[in-house]
Amino acid sequence: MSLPFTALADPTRRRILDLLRRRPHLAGEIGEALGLSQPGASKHLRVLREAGLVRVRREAQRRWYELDPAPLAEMDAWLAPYRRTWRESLDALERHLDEGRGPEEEP
Amino acid sequence: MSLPFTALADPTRRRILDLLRRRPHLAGEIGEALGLSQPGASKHLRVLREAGLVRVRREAQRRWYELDPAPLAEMDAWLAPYRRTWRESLDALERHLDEGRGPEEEP
DNA sequence: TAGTTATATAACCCTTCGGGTATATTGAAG
DNA sequence: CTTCAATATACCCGAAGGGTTATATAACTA
Repeated sequence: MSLPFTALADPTRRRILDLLRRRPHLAGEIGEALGLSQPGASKHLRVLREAGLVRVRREAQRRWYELDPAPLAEMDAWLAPYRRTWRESLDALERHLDEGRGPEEEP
Repeated sequence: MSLPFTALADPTRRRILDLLRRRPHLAGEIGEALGLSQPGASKHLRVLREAGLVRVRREAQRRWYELDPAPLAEMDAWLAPYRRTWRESLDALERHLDEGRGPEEEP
């Protein structure tokens, strides 16, 4: 359960997922799109693979990487009980706004 | 935007948030509940503070830590566009199941 | 077969991280 | 003012993380 969280801790890997959300990409495309060295891209992709966040399809020497959203669904499940919490915060904010003026910038 | 992701990469810190989701806790309570040394707990709490995930209220020498869910809402926003993706996967799975038998354990 | 393309792995550096112990800080209590 | 309580910070350690260069692997191409 922990691997997806650690994989997403790195911003470059989140950008990779953002790419893969649109369509599958070749390993090389990803590296180029993000300005990474070839081994750099390869290592990030390995981390994402081991976290189950991407799948690979081989085509000759090429590797097509595509998103596997299952671990993201798990993370969403972890977040779920907190959703109540911030909804309550938003509701409180709205109530406060309804009372006349915003919560900041009091004279 | 990145700090909450890195803060949540550590399982101990996720457990701390799970505690704070129920009610505010004293720093000492958190350490004891998770079997941490006192400085260990303090350092994790600092990371959560700097990520904006917790707020502190001072009461004499005590420190009450409470959840601030705002950064979690940001993470949820990051996840949102992926939600479509895994819904599609689930739909595909359901369609497959409807076709007769499950997707695994074919003879 | 030799050469080229696409990707992965190995080896190395340097920084960060999580954990622990020792010490500083702050407020309360006597 | 000294002592105690609760928490934070400093420092040290070994492990892990991300980046780089060099090398290995695998498949197509001439």
